[in-house]
Amino acid sequence: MRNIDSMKKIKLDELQLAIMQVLWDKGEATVAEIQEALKDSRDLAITTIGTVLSRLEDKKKAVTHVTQGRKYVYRAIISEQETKSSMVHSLVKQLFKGQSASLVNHLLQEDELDKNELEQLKEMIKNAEKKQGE
Amino acid sequence: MRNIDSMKKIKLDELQLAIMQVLWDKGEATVAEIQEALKDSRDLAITTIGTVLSRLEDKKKAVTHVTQGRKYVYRAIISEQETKSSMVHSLVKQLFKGQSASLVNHLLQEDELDKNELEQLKEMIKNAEKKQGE
DNA sequence: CATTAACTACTACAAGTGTAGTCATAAAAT
DNA sequence: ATTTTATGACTACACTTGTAGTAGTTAATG
Repeated sequence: MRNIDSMKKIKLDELQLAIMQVLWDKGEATVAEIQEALKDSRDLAITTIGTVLSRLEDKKKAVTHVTQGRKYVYRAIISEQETKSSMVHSLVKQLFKGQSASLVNHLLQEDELDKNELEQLKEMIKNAEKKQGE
Repeated sequence: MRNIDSMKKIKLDELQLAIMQVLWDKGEATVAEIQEALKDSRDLAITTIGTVLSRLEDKKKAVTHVTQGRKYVYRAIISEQETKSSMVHSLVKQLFKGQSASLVNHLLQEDELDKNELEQLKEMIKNAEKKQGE
């Protein structure tokens, strides 16, 4: 949690997040491409995507666009990392009294992690310890 | 994730969650008691709390009340557990492609866990493994 | 019994969000 | 050059949330 900069509180809703995800994955995309990318999970009018993108640009400052011919090419200006950090952070704060470990414990209690994941986890912990030791 | 029942999607916002938390902690409470409990963190009109509670009752079906004299005594009808499960679950789905382990990894990468927590975590994993072994 | 105090119900309002239609315009096609 | 098509801007609308005022009712108090 050292990285204070990344602690702006970002709060994106479902559709907004789905759109950001496309942008994060592809790097950049036009409105039509985003609609296309989402059409399996949600069948939305292209104007809907357009509206949401405008808001993400004007109000949230989450994306920008450059004009290319007559179409807009959007790209994310907030990173996936900082978005995750911010959102996980507020979840932990609101539901787990600020204790990240308590969230992990919840996952373990709820059997959300299978044997393989537990193994991975141990590995990750080892690395994290090494890193902290440095 | 066996418990399918607990997978109703519950989505509570900040104030709503703060109120539920009071109810979960106290078991039950009147509007005034909730206002009191929250007044350090937020100074809200009692009518605000009342409004939110009505909505939690009517729309979200998250609480009920019984009348006691002329006042309402509220209690939660959704549990803290199922709320956590549901909210963590949708976070994982939206931000971590459904992989809980990936959320844990995020926490580790971001140094959200200190040495002590890492120790606790290893302990928890041991227990979880034992439980799965049974 | 009349007044006051404690409460809830109802109403309101600004933001934010999902959703999409209409309109104007610019580019492409004929 | 005129028509068609693609595209973003603008407008709209319902619903949710935070926030709180007002009105009406019930209970308590003098």
